[in-house]
Amino acid sequence: MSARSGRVPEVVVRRLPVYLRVLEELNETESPIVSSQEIGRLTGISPGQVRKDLTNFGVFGKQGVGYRTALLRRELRRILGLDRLIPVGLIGAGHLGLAVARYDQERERRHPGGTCLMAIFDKDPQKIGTTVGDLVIQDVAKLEESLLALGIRILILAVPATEAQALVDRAIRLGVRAFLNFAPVSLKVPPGVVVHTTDVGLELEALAYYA
Amino acid sequence: MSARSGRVPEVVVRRLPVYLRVLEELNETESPIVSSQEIGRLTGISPGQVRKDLTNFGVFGKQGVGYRTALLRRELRRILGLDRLIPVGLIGAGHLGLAVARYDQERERRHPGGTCLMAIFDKDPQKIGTTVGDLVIQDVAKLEESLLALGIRILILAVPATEAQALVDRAIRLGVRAFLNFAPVSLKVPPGVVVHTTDVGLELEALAYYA
DNA sequence: TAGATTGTTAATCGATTAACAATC
DNA sequence: TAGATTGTTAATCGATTAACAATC
Repeated sequence: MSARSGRVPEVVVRRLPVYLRVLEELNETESPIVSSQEIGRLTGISPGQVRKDLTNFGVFGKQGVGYRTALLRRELRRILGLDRLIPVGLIGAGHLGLAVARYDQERERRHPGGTCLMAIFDKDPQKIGTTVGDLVIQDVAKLEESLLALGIRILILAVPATEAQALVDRAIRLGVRAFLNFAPVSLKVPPGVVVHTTDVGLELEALAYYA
Repeated sequence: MSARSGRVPEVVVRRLPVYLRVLEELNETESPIVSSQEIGRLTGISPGQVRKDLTNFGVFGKQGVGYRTALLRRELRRILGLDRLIPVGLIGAGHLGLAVARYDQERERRHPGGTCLMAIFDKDPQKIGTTVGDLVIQDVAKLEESLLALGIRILILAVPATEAQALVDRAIRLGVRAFLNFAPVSLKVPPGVVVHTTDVGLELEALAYYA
C-alpha cells in the first residue's frame, strides 16, 4: 500500500467509489438532485466529509440546492478515470482467482464501463487454454507481450505468496502501476506504484480480537 | 467497519497480525531475539510504531536487547485471542465462498490454532449436503441452531448484496460480533459489532484513479 | 425574501514520528 | 563499562468535525 506522489490523500480516493455506488443506485427520476446529507445517510459518511472530499476535485454543487445526481455521477466517473475503458489483468486461476474473475465478470455485466477484465494468466498447462466466461486462460510466460498488447493498467494477483513479488516486478517493468493483491505477503514497490492487499488470514486474525 | 468501545485504535489491532506473521516466519534458532528495527524492516512499519503499538498491551521487551521471539509471538497470539480456538462460520457457497473456504482450510493446515472454519451455509438445495474439505454444507435455515451449537464467533459473508444485511441481523441476535463481509454493500450494525468489508469492485474503482 | 445547502475556514481530534531517559 | 534498544513523552503531522459566510 504505497502512497502516491499526488496531493489527494488515499483515504479520500477510497471513498469516491463509495459515493459513486450510491449515485448509481439512486433513481434518476425520483432523485434528480441529491444533498451531501442524503449521500451521508446512504454511505454512513458525514455530510461535511462528503463535501470536503468533493472539493478536492472541483465545485460540483449548487448552494441551497445540492448536487445534480447525473452530473455528480458523471464527474466521479471522470475523476476516477472510469469514463474510459481500463483494461484489467488477473494472474492465478486457482479457486480464488476464478472466483474473482467470475465475480468481476458479473459486476461488469451489471455496470458496464470502466474497469474490464481482459486477460487471465496461469502457469499450469492443464489450465492454459480453458475458458472463464469469454476469456481464455493464457500462459503466464506470455505475460509481457499480452500486457502490452492489451494495455493492461491494473493487475490482480491471486497467486501463492512465494510468486507474487516476482510477478509484480515483471509487471512494473511494463508500466503497470496499480495492483490488487490477494497473496498473503506484503509487496515491495517503488514510489508511484499502488498496491491494495486483501488478506483473508490477516482479516480473520484482526477480527479475532473483537470476537 | 464500526469502531469498538475499547481503548485500542482499530488501526493498531490491524497491525498486530502483521507483526505476528513475521514472528511466525522467523526461525527460532537463528533469531531467538528480535528488535523493533528488524520487525520494522520485515513489515515496512517504522520501529517506533512497532514499539508504540506493543506498549498498548504491556511490556514485552528488554531494553538494550530486544524482544524474545517466542515470547512476543505467544503474547501476540494471546492478545488477539488466537491462543484459543475461535470457531468461524461462512455463509454462501458460491464461487467466492468456496474459494475463501478452501483458502482458509489451507491456511489452517499450515498454521493450526486460532480461527477455525467450522461451518458452511447455503440456501441452495443442490449445494446443501455436499462437502468442502471435511465440512458439509448446511441449510442456512438452520443458521441459528448451528451457530449456537458450534459457538461461532466470527462470520464470513459471501452472499449477494441483497441478502447480507438480513443475515448479519440474525447472527447479531445470536451474539456474533465480528463479520468479514465480501458482499458489495455497507452493513449497518450496532456499536460493539465490527464488520470488515472487502469489496473487489470498490477496490478496482479506487485503483483506477492511479492506473 | 426566507430557507436551505454548499464551499471553505478554523478548531478539534487522533495518529505518527522524533527524541531521549531508562536500563539491560 | 560501553553500546544498544526499549518504553515513553513531546512534537509533528494529517484527517475529521464544527461552524458559518456565501449564495442559490
